[in-house]
Amino acid sequence: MEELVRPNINTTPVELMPDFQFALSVDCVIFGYDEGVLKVLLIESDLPAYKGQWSLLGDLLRPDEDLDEASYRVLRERTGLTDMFLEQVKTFGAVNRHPAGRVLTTAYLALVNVKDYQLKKKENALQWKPVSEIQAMAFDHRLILDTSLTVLQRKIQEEPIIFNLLEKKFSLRDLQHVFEQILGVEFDRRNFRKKLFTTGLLTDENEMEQQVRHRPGRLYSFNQKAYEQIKRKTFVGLQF
Amino acid sequence: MEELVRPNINTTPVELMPDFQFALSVDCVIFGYDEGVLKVLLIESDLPAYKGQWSLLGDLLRPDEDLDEASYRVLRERTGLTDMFLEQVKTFGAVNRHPAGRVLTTAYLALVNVKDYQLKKKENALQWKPVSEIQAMAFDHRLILDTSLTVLQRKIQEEPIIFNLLEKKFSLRDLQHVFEQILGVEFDRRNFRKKLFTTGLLTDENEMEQQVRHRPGRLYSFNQKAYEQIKRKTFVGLQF
DNA sequence: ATATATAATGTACAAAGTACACAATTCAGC
DNA sequence: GCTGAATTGTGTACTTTGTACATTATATAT
Repeated sequence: MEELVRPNINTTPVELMPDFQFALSVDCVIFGYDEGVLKVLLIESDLPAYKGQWSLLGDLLRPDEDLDEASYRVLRERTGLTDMFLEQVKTFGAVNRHPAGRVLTTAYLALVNVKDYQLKKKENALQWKPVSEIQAMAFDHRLILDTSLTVLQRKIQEEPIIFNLLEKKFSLRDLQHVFEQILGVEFDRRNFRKKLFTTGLLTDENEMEQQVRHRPGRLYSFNQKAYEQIKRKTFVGLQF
Repeated sequence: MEELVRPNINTTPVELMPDFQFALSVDCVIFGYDEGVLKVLLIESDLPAYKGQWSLLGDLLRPDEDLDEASYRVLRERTGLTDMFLEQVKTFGAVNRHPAGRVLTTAYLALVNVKDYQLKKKENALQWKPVSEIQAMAFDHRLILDTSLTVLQRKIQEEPIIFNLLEKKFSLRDLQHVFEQILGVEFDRRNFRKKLFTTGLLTDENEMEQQVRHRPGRLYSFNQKAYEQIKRKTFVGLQF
């Protein structure tokens, strides 16, 4: 227990370690839902160690920006989008995770509407890859992706963030299908409708789907205001 | 969109920025439950900027250790405990969060049994402070504490981690009271018992409380094996 | 012996989740 | 304009879970 007298970074002045050079980056796990499939936006790596492998979109943290800002900047620079769901997932800090030296990275989870993105100019090296088809990735990015996917699975059950993946107006079939894609389960269509309607979070847009080769469904939108009301009554219950 | 051609940290070699010196620390939010009150282990700051204010226990990340290891080391050095619930919460990276310069910190949430801790040698500057009585804190530690408490509130409803705050054998009254302290709600005692029994996670130890000035209650322990069985059947449901 | 504090238990009702079938609408192809 | 294919839209019976609530029993302190 002799270590109990060690100085604490929070109680004594920080001694910087000039010989200990490390870097901090952000990496964005950008999910999109496209043609019935959950995809993630990846870039092909040019680093010799990972030539041809897929990696997440990231960049080094800059001296004058908040960590959250850095992730927002990467999103904006890469997709042209400026208003998306973006939330920190976790920081990955294994000693040997990057070949260039000690580089820690903070992963961010982003949900975007692929249709919005497709209107922008594309880079060839960027691709929307179906999550289910991704094999090996560069660095520890497979671990980061898996972790982020697990977080996504949890969060879509707790908060209505899934609407960020859809267009403003969507059919109940689309909504159910995104849930099923991400969670890997199937819901009964009738019970799903009942459940969603009773949440009171859907606004009936009084419009129908276009250009489908079957009876068109009604279109709905997410009612943000209704959610603001509901979420104040914090739900408490044990569910393990 | 000219920025689309910027090099990516994951696709081109990292250019270290020698003039950009920053530090990374870990800070531990160590929760304990003592005499019916939720407490957190804090240390008084000696830094001029925060003289006399309370701060979390932290330290700088070392060159040769994983980020998770650093948090574990802080816990061990400060409490003498080596086997506790410890999980990363979030990284805080606002530009001006630390007066010594650019210091980012990764917060970890720890749950310990205060009784175990009390057997160890104490430092005077360390104190278990009731969470409800904490006012201002040094740095952005109040934000970190609040964030960690919110995460704790969510997690105890989703996973049976609350047992880490109790002794191996506990009464249902203690268990209910910890829940109520952390969540800030009250449960009906009979319904609480029913709910907990039906989870199948409690082992009846066939012992009674000692030295209470009322009818003693039975003691139970957390059945880890039963939980391993249950948790494979991943629960899926929408609850927003 | 009595007061105090809390343990232990069960039932009726309400709410939410689950399983399940049939008629209606649109388009495509003939 | 008829038919088939695909999918929408709806309702009910049953099961499970959650909630509200009162009485007797057992230990300690005095």
